[in-house]
Amino acid sequence: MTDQDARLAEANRLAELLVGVVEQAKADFAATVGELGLPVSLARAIVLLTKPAPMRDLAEQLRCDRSYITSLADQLEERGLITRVPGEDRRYKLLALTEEGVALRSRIAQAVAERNMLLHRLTDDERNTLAPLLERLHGEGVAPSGSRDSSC
Amino acid sequence: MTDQDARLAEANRLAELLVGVVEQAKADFAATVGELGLPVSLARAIVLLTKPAPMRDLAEQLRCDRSYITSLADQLEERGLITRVPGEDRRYKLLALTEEGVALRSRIAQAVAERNMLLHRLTDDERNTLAPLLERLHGEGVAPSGSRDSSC
DNA sequence: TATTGTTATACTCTATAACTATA
DNA sequence: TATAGTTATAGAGTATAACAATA
Repeated sequence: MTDQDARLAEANRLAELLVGVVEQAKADFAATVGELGLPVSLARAIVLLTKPAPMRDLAEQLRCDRSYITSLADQLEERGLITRVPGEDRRYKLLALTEEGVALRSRIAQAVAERNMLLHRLTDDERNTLAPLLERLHGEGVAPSGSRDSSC
Repeated sequence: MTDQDARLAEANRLAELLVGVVEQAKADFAATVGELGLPVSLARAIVLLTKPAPMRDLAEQLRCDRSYITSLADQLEERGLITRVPGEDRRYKLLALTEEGVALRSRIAQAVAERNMLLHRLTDDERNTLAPLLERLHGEGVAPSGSRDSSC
């Protein structure tokens, strides 16, 4: 095995580790909100609703179609967690957490933070080491072949 | 904001970064194999088939139901990428890559390795720093409340 | 005409349950 | 009886297209 092969193999191993870590984190989130009676889809929407927001914005943040937000909003409304309030521009409807929704939102935030694996498995120093590495990784997507960007 | 609050907030930020990085990596993989005409589900199966394997093993590695493997195998067979060969125990069927399947597998492996973001965005030293951190993160799942494990 | 949200519908991915064959 | 794979079916999650209300 050449040095370059070894580099490739190690990079692939790290990629798999990375994916494994995130899958675990997602499973943790699902379990946490599941205990609060919520599917992940609704929990994610609630977490984003720090203040009343047009459905369009939510669609952007969740990177999904507006029609799907309608369905999420219906479910959240049925559960009494949000209400639709008219915006200034009357085409908009804002999704606003009800009192119950706000309470649930803080319970989610607390439970998620308490179980954050980054907090439990790494020291402060290790997190400080990890942060810049993740920031470097989190750039624009790798250019697909034939893309406009020839850098790197 | 207390020190503890700041710690929580930073851990949450890192968790989001981590998820973002992996989403990018997955999108890269999907784009790469998409150019080779494969959906992610089939590509993952091909990558795992380094040698003929019982469908049961594949189900375990992909963490999905055996019935789903049947459907993946059907699709791979239709494309001429695998054949089902009988195992010694005649209950088993081994999935074996065809010549074409082997060729495609190495094209996938090469394309994925070439575009691995870990290779492009981090130096050798940075990867060496990252590895042990990921290994520490990649342990057993965080214990759900009420679980048998009271450590931490 | 362009934008927001809604409705009806359809698609993808994956699981469950019942079944066949082999052990 | 237990295990491997198959079949038929169903569900979750999400998108597309056509539409109504508003700008």
